[in-house]
Amino acid sequence: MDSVFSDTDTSCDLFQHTDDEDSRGSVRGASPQPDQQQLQQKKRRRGRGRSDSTAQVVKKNRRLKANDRERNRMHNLNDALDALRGVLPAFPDETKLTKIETLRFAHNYIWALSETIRIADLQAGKTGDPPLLLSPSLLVEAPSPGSDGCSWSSSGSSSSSSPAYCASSPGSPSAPEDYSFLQQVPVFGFRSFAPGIY
DNA sequence: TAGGCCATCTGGTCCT
DNA sequence: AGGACCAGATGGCCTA
Repeated sequence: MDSVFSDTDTSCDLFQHTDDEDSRGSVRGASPQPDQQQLQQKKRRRGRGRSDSTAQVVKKNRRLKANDRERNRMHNLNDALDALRGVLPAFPDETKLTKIETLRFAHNYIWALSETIRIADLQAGKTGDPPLLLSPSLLVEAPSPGSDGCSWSSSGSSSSSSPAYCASSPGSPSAPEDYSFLQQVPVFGFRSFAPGIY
């Protein structure tokens, strides 16, 4: 479960990439780099005899290696972002969340889950039931705050600074059909409330 | 066409 | 010394 994010540390093996990463990096067109490199190499070869000193070659090789590492690092970051998108509620008709939207929506979503637990905690305290503890397992066990699955907002809450939107009874993030409540929010569309938290 | 998003390159800085 | 991380720059693609 949480292993999705526990392994997203830098240089982890979970999202290891091979050296032929370039073929994948140019999803959006991009990457005129190989051609430029070839042109530069041609220029150097054509230029006066031994223009490249050994130090320059070493320096260039270091740069190329650093570029490769940086590329892989960013790919790892994007993979982690994709993993995050994977556990967030998604709807078929929605286009892929941008990076910033993903982060902001995740922030909101975590906040919403926390609120759900907190409210469930309060209700349990009123009824005399044993209080629920804030633990990851409760994300599965937390009862729906309302019968419609969308009965709360942050307006009545105390210290919350996040916007009022609904995200109750999350269940397992791996079941997108459980997130229909997000579509029931009248004002905030699924995508519209993701960027606007700051 | 402007603006948003993205991938990549690059040089600097910090850490091991 | 080499790798990781970061931020700025650049250029391509897409959409309103």
